[in-house]
Amino acid sequence: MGRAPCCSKVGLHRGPWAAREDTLLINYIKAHGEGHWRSLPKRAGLLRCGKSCRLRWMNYLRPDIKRGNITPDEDDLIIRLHSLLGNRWSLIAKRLPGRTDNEIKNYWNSHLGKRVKKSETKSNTSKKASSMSRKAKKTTEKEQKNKDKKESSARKETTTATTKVHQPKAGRVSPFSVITRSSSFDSISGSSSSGEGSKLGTEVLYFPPYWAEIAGATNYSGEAMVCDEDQELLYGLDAATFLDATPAGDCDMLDDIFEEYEQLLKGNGPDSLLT
DNA sequence: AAGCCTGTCAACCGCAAAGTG
DNA sequence: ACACTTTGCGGTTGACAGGCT
Repeated sequence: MGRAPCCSKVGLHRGPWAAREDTLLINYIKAHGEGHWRSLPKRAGLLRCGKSCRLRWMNYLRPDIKRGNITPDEDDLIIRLHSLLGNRWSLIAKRLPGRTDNEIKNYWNSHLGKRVKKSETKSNTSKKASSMSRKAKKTTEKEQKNKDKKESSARKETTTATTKVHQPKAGRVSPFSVITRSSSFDSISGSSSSGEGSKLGTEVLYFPPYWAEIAGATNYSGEAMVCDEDQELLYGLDAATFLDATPAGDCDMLDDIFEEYEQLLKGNGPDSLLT
């Protein structure tokens, strides 16, 4: 069972959030804004650790969260971005408005990962697999799972910087790229808990104003940031930063961005991102 | 019908970067 | 420059629902 708690959590609630806790958290953030997660639970009257509050807010309570029903477009984009970025879920999530890294990660692990793996191995093992009984298949899958686990932990120990782009690594992205989605509740209505904890009654899609600002080729301080003449600037950025710096939203635009980015990754010469 | 197995997903964890004094 | 705190990240766990034997 689980690991030891990271901090003293004696007397604190754990596990699924109750509707009342959600309400307390929402009301507090509505009144005081995000941040100061460590002290937030105490001030909000919650018996939770700050980390837990932050996670709950970021992944489920935020007003701009879009949950469930991942569209084929999003599906496709996730696969493509994953092929470029690896398990950098937060970066992938930033390309999908309203989606969270946790949701994408779960979706990948339960749907896409398998699908991708399947299609990769289909050509190699289709004959073998088709002749297997269901039971045998299950056993094999289980063994494969264990094998994967072992391999991944072994990889953990031995991996170095050989694969730069695909190497998953927990860490923040560059400051200029940070897009906080907290914004405000000002333009929201009806974003209240529907009495069933995580399931908010209405699906609220909220695009903060700064997205439009970014889409208009400006950065946070309003300075011109990305334009044709400034490609040099983009080419100097690393892969993650490039994606981070470009707006999410429109599908065609995303495709363009993706292709451009792909070219960057494949590119040769001093500017190549893989060198 | 009952028990087992598997898939899904919310929540937890430790780690590391960024921020602060 | 350093130590400490805060925040954000990806990996992992465990409860639960539903399907299968």
